Amino acid sequence: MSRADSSDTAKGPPPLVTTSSSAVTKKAVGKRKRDSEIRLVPDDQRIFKSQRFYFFPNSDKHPARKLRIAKAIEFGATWESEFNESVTHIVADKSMDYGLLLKYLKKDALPPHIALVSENYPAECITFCRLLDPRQPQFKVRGYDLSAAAPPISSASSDRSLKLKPAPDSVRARQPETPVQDDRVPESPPTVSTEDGEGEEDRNPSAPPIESTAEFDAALKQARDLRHVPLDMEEDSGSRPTSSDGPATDDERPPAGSELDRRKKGKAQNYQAKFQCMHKHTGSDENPNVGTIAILQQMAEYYNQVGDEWRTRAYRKAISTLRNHPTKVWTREEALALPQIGGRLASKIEEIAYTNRLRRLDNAKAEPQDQVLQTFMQVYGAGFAQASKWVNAGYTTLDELVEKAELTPNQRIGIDHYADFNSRIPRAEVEQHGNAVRKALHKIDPAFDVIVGGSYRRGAKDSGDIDCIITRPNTDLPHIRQVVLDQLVPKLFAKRFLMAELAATSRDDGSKWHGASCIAGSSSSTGIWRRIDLLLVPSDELGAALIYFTGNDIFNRSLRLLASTKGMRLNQRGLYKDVIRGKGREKLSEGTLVEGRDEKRIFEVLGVPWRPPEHRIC
DNA sequence: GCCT
DNA sequence: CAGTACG
DNA sequence: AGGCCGCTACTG
Repeated sequence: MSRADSSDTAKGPPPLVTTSSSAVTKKAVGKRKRDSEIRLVPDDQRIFKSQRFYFFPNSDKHPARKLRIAKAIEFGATWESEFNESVTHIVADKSMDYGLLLKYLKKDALPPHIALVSENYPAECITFCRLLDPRQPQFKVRGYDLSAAAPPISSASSDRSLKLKPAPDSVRARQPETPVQDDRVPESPPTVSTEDGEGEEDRNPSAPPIESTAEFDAALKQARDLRHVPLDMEEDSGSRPTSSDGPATDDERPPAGSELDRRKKGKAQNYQAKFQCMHKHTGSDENPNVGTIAILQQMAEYYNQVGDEWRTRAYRKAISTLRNHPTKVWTREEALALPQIGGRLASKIEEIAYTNRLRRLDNAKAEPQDQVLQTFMQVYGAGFAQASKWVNAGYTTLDELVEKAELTPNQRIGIDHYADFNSRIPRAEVEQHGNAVRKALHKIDPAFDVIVGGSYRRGAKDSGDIDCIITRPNTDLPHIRQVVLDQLVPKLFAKRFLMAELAATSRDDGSKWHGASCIAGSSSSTGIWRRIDLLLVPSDELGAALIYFTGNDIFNRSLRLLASTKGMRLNQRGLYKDVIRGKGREKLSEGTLVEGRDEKRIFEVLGVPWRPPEHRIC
């Protein structure tokens, strides 16, 4: 937590931005509870340096706008408290239009050197780490005709408007490398503008949303009010009935009705919506939050490797939520409205959205000890506890473990085939392993079935291991187990398909077998040991087993948690009802079996719309 | 971490 | 029993 | 404040 902060803040109070904005800045920032001050990013990242922003409306009362202002200042902008000729950019709320701005400024036209941009401009610039061309269509403000406003501006002189009002020369001279070259960005930023719901209004200027009327009226009222009030007073007038921001709040929300929809729906449905198993996986379409998700994923991995399973889970759930959210989440408030995202994660999401990185993560990654722990934890048979012991014992490499540490047989195999077990298995090879098992089994008894589950059944292009469900019509577990243990496994070992046994079911009890398998031959995968799991399933438990072995894990847990809230329980053997639970959800009675055989029926009874395996990715 |  | 692994 | 999946299954 020392790096990024130190450059600017270590030796004193946060730097003041400018005389004109410092007062309001401090005031604005003072209201924030948690992140209590604006901290400038390191000098070389201040893409807005020497730029002077005027917002419309120019108050930070609205949370989302306040955030935009704060972020702009963090990245070097000066916030002009009142409009003047030195302003380089006017950042207008998306509910505003050019006509309203002119009316408020009491002007007939905007000076050509001033760039009028929509509210998403600062964030986009920050995302791309440079000043973007204000004339890009996604920054267009309603009613502002670019061709008319900046008439014969051709590429050569296009960016001059930004230079017209540079900050003091001294500042500019010190940063010749500042990337103000708009021409380098001919193509608009890839995905954001089209996927960002906020851009919708620009595409439908003829049909402005109904809600904008409220904001429009509010802005007019605010404009009238401000005409008689010194601008600096605005922020102080907390006593003033803030009619403008109250009802207008909803307007600034992304247009998507997700939250609104949830509000309208019945209470029960709203409640169920919190379970990830209720939402189908929309991952096939590119998600606007991919960047945020990537960072959060790394955070989840970090917490996983430091043994914080609950934070890890929280991050994973939040990721799942973001993955299914149709629009890019920019602000804390926006994120907070989503399920499984609370205040802390919402703040992080905001930081990531605006900066594409998370300081917290940069720090965490730097710890070299974690790298070793991470390595050790990927050894089959070693978890957090064992890996921590090894780290504390001073071991730093796998070779060292083999030499000096006491290893269980499984851990030894895990180390010897560390690379094998941690490499992905192409879908075609998963199929080969499944076929090998099926072929051998059919030779024993053609009535047996082998179903490859896991990520393969979910349609994955590659998998981490091979999951085989072994079952047989009208057959109980003991018989299946006997055939597998007495005939199948020995046979597959003899064929040198199975190479190791990592966890075997006992002869008179149990249902799963873990080991390693290997395809002989001349393919590229020859000699690579793969983790293979066999699940022995009696025919009347096949449905529940399919759910279990298909996953994914988050989906399963969500489903099981949902069952428990409905007085039922779900495990790999079946769905049970009338379960009596004590304190917490402690189970006091078995309940009665509802369904175990039919996968779809289990979904039905739980009230979850059927989802094929490929849609069970949470 | 989030939620009740 | 704790630890690990499985989805 | 306390739960967060499974009275999962297997190992040592």
